[in-house]
Amino acid sequence: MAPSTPAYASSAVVHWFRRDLRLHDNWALNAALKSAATRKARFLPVFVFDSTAHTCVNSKFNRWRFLHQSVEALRASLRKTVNAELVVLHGRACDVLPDLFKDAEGDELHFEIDPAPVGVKYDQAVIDALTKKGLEVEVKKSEGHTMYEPTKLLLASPGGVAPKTMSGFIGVMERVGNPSAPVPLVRERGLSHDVEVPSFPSLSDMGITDVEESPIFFPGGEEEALRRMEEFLSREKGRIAAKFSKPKTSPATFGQKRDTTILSPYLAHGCLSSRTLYIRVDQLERKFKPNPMIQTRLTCQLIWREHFWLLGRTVRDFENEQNELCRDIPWDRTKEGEKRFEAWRDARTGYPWIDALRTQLMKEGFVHHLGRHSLACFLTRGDLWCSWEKGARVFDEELLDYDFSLNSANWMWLSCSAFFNAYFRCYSPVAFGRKWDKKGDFIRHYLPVLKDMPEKYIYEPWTAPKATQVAGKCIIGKDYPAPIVDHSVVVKENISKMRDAFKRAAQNKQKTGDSSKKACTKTEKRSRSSANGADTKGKRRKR
DNA sequence: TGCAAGTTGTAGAT
DNA sequence: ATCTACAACTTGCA
Repeated sequence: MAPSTPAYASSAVVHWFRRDLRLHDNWALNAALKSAATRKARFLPVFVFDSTAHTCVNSKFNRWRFLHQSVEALRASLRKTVNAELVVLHGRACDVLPDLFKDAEGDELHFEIDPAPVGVKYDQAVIDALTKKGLEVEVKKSEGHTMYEPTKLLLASPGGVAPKTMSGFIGVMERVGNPSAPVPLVRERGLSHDVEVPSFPSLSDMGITDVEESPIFFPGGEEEALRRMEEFLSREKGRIAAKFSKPKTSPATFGQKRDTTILSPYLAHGCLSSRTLYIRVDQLERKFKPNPMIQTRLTCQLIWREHFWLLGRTVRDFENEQNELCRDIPWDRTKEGEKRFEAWRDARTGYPWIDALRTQLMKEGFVHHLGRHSLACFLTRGDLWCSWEKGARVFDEELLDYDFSLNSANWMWLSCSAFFNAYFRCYSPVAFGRKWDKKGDFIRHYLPVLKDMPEKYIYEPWTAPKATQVAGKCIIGKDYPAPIVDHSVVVKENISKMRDAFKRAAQNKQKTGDSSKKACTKTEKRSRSSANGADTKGKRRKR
């Protein structure tokens, strides 16, 4: 089924496209183009559809389609711009890439690294495969998925350790300054293009099919990414971008009308360079009076991304509950818990706001950031008390913009496992949505069964009188589920469970501090004093 | 050791 | 529209 890899006679400079599906601001690609021209070697741009890659292994149809579109777009722009034909392969990268080399002198493999720990392992598997075949290929890696190399950020971090708070990380950013300016594409002439390449595999060739045709709101590709960026940055001549404040954007928008950029799928696939976007937005924030809240600015959205990626690269087991940042929380692992998780997963919790958000994700692969907050809080600490790992896995499967570190970090945040501590601040599955969308248009759009429910009951249809349910053609418990939990009850229980978990975590910290070493280290002193500090505060309050 | 701050809650009162 | 109680956490810095 997989087309055989073509073999080439002369020495080859291969640029392996991974999560850098663009020509603009692409350091790795530029290095390959330059080298090919200097050495008069054959320039081979390559992409491998590999269902075992960590970005693909759990991916459902929508992200596969986005990826496929992005690769198709890349092939077209490579033809047009550097007159090179993209070699598109299907299979495991470590199996198919070595076949591109014929052991000629001067063979090179260039790529932009995938910074996820699993991505790094994947690189190594390719390098190992080359060695195993006795191929002497010079491997040249570049950074580019994030704005900075991690070492640069760690050097500017207190104690050489990535800060755990945003304010700490903003300090690091101030020390390192703006990211490098975007680099223009190296346009080399005389690159060979008369190569036989295997045919471009379709999604169905690769066995990837959709259950039902899902709408395309965000087609993949660099051109579309740049178009979207320019469109957003030109709104009110740049004032919208400069004054952007994340918490003031609505999670209840859908269809063509959105008030966030929706550039994340393009950043995740590298159709858009994060450095390019940052520099462009920064210019506008300097030009106009920007949003005074630095943490909610548009540039800071990229700083969050950078912060979480740095943590994702430096903290072991970042994607699971066992990592050192995660508080030990006794999530529900019973059969009943699994059933509640399934109800969340299948959009039948009985809370229309939650089920509508979940449906949006399932169908379109994108949900507004605050909508993700609602979904994540409901599944974990707010209502269902299920582990964040389960939710993170669903997001991994369905989000167009799935990015290893960002997904784990945000789930840890929302579940109060790490970073965020105000566990008593819970999103209401009723009030939060209503704040943005009083009439419930969002719910009516994604859950047509509720489209005739009166405004008064749209967020809590189970409170509608029977006659209203009949008139609205939606009987609760028959046409639409009754709520699986009573939010007002479980939220109180969960806050108290979380309080206990926090107390236990603080105690454990103290205990391990006492037993681990004979001498009292700085860290122990700190943890002890903070625990004592919390106690005295509590006493003072009671007085 | 103490204190300020923490991207984005809710419900009810004014 | 703005304020307050809710119940009170952790981290970072002086």
